Amino acid sequence: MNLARIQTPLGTFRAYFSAHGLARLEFPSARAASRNKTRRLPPSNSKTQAPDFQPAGLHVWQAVTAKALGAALSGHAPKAWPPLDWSGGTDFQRRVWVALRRIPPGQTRTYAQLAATLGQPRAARAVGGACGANPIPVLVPCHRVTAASGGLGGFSGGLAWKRRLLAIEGVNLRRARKLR
DNA sequence: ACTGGGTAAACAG
DNA sequence: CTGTTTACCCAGT
Repeated sequence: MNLARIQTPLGTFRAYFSAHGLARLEFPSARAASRNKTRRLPPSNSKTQAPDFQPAGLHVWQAVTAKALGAALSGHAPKAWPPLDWSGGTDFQRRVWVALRRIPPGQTRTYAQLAATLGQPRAARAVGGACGANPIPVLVPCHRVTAASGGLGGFSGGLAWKRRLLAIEGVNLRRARKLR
């Protein structure tokens, strides 16, 4: 895995690139959190990691990722994306992550709505699990998925980040709940 | 506001 | 294969 630090107004994110693209994005201070708590977020196939690879477009990927992250943190949809390496996910998880990317900034969906768009209206709970396993938060906007009850649901990076990201996009949680 | 039953998927053993 | 654990949902109190 190839690490890049991305400075933003909200802190330094860490982006990990495999030979196939962006594989993981960590919030600032996710390091300390992952040391203390037994956060088993990454699909970390520490065994299958290639020793020394240097993807041809790595620097371009890093620049594109930094720009995309900057846009996302300003509440805009990125104009360009790096390739995403989702090889660690199951088929179901990848379907959920694809669906996540079709939710525009400023909008939210419930876990049940997302499940319905996948043609599995009863899989709300499983969708929650897949969101929690999303290795690329912010860019793959799992923060736009909330509980149907009006609650926030959960967030792998901590609920404070979820609230923050939604606030940046202008989502008023109280109003979003009412409109439902 | 709270509860219980239903549910899909991942995971440990 | 069975049992356990979820970032859930909904119809009942």
